[in-house]
Formats: sequence, C-alpha cells, structure tokens
Amino acid sequence: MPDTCPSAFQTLSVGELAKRAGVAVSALHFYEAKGLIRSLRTEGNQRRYPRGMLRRVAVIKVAQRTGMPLNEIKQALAALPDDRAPSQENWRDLSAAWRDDLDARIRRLTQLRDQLDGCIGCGCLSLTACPLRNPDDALAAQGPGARLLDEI
Amino acid sequence: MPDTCPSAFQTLSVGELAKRAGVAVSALHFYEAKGLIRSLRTEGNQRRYPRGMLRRVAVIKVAQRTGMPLNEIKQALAALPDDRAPSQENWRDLSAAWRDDLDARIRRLTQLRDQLDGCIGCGCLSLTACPLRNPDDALAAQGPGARLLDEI
DNA sequence: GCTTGACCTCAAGTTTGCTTGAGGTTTTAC
DNA sequence: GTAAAACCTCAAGCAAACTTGAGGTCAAGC
Repeated sequence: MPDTCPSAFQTLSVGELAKRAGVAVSALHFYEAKGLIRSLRTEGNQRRYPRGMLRRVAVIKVAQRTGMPLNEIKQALAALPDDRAPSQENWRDLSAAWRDDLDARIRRLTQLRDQLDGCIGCGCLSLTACPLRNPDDALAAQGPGARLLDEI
Repeated sequence: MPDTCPSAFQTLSVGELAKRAGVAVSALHFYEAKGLIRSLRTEGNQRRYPRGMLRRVAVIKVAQRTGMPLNEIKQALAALPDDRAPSQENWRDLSAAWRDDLDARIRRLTQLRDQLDGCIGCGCLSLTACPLRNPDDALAAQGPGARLLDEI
C-alpha cells in the first residue's frame, strides 16, 4: 500500500517509468544491470522506483546526447545521491564537466569542418600539404615516386 | 612485372597501403568486403592496389571523422571513379555534402551545450520548463500528483 | 476466480567497425 | 633453395547499447 501515500512517496512501476522517461522497459533493465540505476522490489519481485528516478533517467539521456558512453555516465552519476534529488552543487559540477566535454567535441568537429571548407574545390588530399590528411602520412613521402605522391 | 613500370602505374600491396594510409590490413580487408574499395589480384591471389587507392582510403578516413557511418560513405564513394583520381567537381560535391552534415551535427551539439549552460546551477530538469528535457515529457503531467511533477 | 496485461530472469540476437585466430599459400631475402 | 615475412580465406570474437524471445510469475479488472 505505499501507493496510497502522498505523491512524494509514490513509486513507479518499470512500465510507468519507461513511459514517462521516454525509454523502453528493456533499457531500464539494462541500465540497472549496468549499475546506472537501482530499483526497490515489491514482495512479488517487481521493480518499483521512487519518483526521483525520473530525473536520474533524464540525466542519463542528456548525458547520452552529449555523446558520452554509458560507463562514463555511470561514473558521473556515482557522484549523485542514489534516489534523492541531487543538490544544485551536484548538478552544477556534473553539467559543467559535460559542457566541457561537449565543447571539446564541438571544437574538433568545427576544426574538421573548417578544413573541409578549405579543401572544397581543392580536392588534393595532398600527402604533404592537406590539413585533412594525417600528418604522419608525410613519412610516406620517401622512395621511388615520391615526386608524384602529391598527385595521388 | 608491373612494378617495373613508372610510378604512376606502380601498385601497392595491402601491407603497403595499410601502412601509408594509416589503417590496419584487416581494416582494408573489411572495407573491401563491404564494397568501399576493390583490389586487383596477383597470379598468387594477393591484393594489389593502384596508387589512387591511397586517396580513396584517405577520403574514407576524412568521412569517418565527420561521424558518417561506413554504409553512407560507401554511397558517397559510389559517385567517385573506382580507381582513378576524382575530378575537382567530384570532390567538391562530396566534401560540400559532408560539410553540411558536419554543420548540422555541430549545430545540434552547440544547441545542447547552450542548453546545458543555461541549466548549470539550475538543475531543475523540469518536466515542463527545462529545455534539456524531451518536450514529449510534458504529456506525463497528468493524473494524480501532477502538481508536484516539476519538483521531481 | 480467472483472464489478461504487466512483470520477472536469463540467454541470445542485432548493428557497427573492426580485430584475432586457425590453417594454409606466396613472396622475398639471403 | 629455403626460411621467414607477408598474404590468403573464413569464422569467431569484441564493445556498446540495447532488443527479442522463451518460459514462467504477479496483479488488476470483471
């Protein structure tokens, strides 16, 4: 009868959490198996989640959108209270770290885009001069035919 | 005896191509199996690549850096000549399309970053107000306890 | 009180992009 | 002319992030 308690104490079944969080039930099972979330169990062994779990799953989803793999997300979530609302500080630290990750990813992609821009209409992919090519490739400019490599 | 010809006609063994392109031999086998590259064979059934393959592999690597999956890369490469240097036009079309893809990815990540910025120190992840949350989540604001959802 | 839908566990399957290994052949180098 | 290095094919394995399926239990409605 915990479900007759005030809403702050109400629990969610796995199906309810899945629907509200916008993920599949199997994904919640999976997250639990991976240790990203935990569940209480009824006498009949069915999962019940405190409402705060909705937020935790939301945090997982946001982190995934940044491109972070689940095991890193798990590390990050370890800093959050298991089933209670995270403090402002918790969240600030987390989101600031993720922001930096994201920023780095954005910088890498932007650099690549700018290089592509520079190479559109060039098409050289020159072993020695093209910024799109791995710098290590320059090492290959040895032996017979080296004078032609730039044309290849 | 093709290897006694001028360099433009020299071929590369799979090991040479791998080393110069900076990929593993197994990756080249894999690309061939997936139809991204092709190979000539010696009498003894060993792979030989025209030098232009070096560029093709370079193009594959650049495309991968943009985050494009191999099957899309394969589609894109289908527009390029199989073993000869692509025309400036070929390359311009390709790289411009990839640039747009990249740009879209960058925009999505940037938007996410800005949302994170806005939410650092907030931490609400509010079902109804937080831009980080899926808009669909607002639908869940029904039934008993709805007035408290924003606190969860 | 019974049917039906939601749940449970555990194992296996899926996709992407490769790598590793087994068992055997070709080339190259001395 | 032979030993070692490089190559060949095909099958299986790996990691991530889940999904699907089999076989069985729980709970809620009528």
